Amino acid sequence: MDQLSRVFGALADPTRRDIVARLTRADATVSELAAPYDVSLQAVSKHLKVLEEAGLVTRTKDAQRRPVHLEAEVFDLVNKWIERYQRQAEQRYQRLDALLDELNERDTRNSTEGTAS
Amino acid sequence: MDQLSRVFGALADPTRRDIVARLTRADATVSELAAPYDVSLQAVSKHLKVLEEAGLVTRTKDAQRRPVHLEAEVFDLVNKWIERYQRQAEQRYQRLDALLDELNERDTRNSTEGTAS
DNA sequence: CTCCTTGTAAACCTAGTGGTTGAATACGGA
DNA sequence: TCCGTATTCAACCACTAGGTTTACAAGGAG
Repeated sequence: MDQLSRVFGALADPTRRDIVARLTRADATVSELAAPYDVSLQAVSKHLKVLEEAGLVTRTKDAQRRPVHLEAEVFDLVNKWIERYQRQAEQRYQRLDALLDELNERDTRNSTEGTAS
Repeated sequence: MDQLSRVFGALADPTRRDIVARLTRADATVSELAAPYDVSLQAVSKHLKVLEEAGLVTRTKDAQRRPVHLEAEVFDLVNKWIERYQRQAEQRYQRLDALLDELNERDTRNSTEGTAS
């Protein structure tokens, strides 16, 4: 599995997106992160593993604590992917617009010629 | 399930990402889309259903054909989500940098005082 | 040293996903 | 009308995902 799939997959879960959102404000330990949710600590630990495998967070050591830190650069990967295809789609519309304009103009010329002759 | 989850989930699959990529170039029918892949037509039809439920594509009717069209605006949803937290993370770093600068300056002043006295 | 806190690992369950095949539907062309 | 093409629906299967519980490891505090 490639990283992009892992990143998209990680962000497909609302709990994980919320964790990411909270980590933008400050690093946090596993129990701190788990507190607001109605699931076990273990479940949150698993979510963090998924985020870690996607490269979205890193876990360091501080005695028994495992402070979790967001690696925001990974967002660039997603941005790059989306931007690329968004740009292509836009260009496609521009080409279509140009084509329609051209046809329109040709049409106008034809009807003008029609009325003129 | 919210749309953002569906969009991220849809893009978590490489085949679906590839379909999206190809649709940025031109609309296509189900069989056209299925051709390059080593899976059944039915499997691709399912992928398209997932993309449709995420709002990433629409399927219209042309006799027996079902031309698939990309709805690129949905990308904005993802962009917005990412941008928001990316910006927050950056601001956090800037605050951290400011704090470090301040500490550094105070330190420098202290050692200057130390050597001066 | 023992206990409490923090976190991971392992085993398990259920529901969902991505794939298959076979049948059903819808439509244009001979 | 009957046939072929394009596509979806339905049933099934193997595997994954997110959750649980129980057990374990690691490190400070008493």
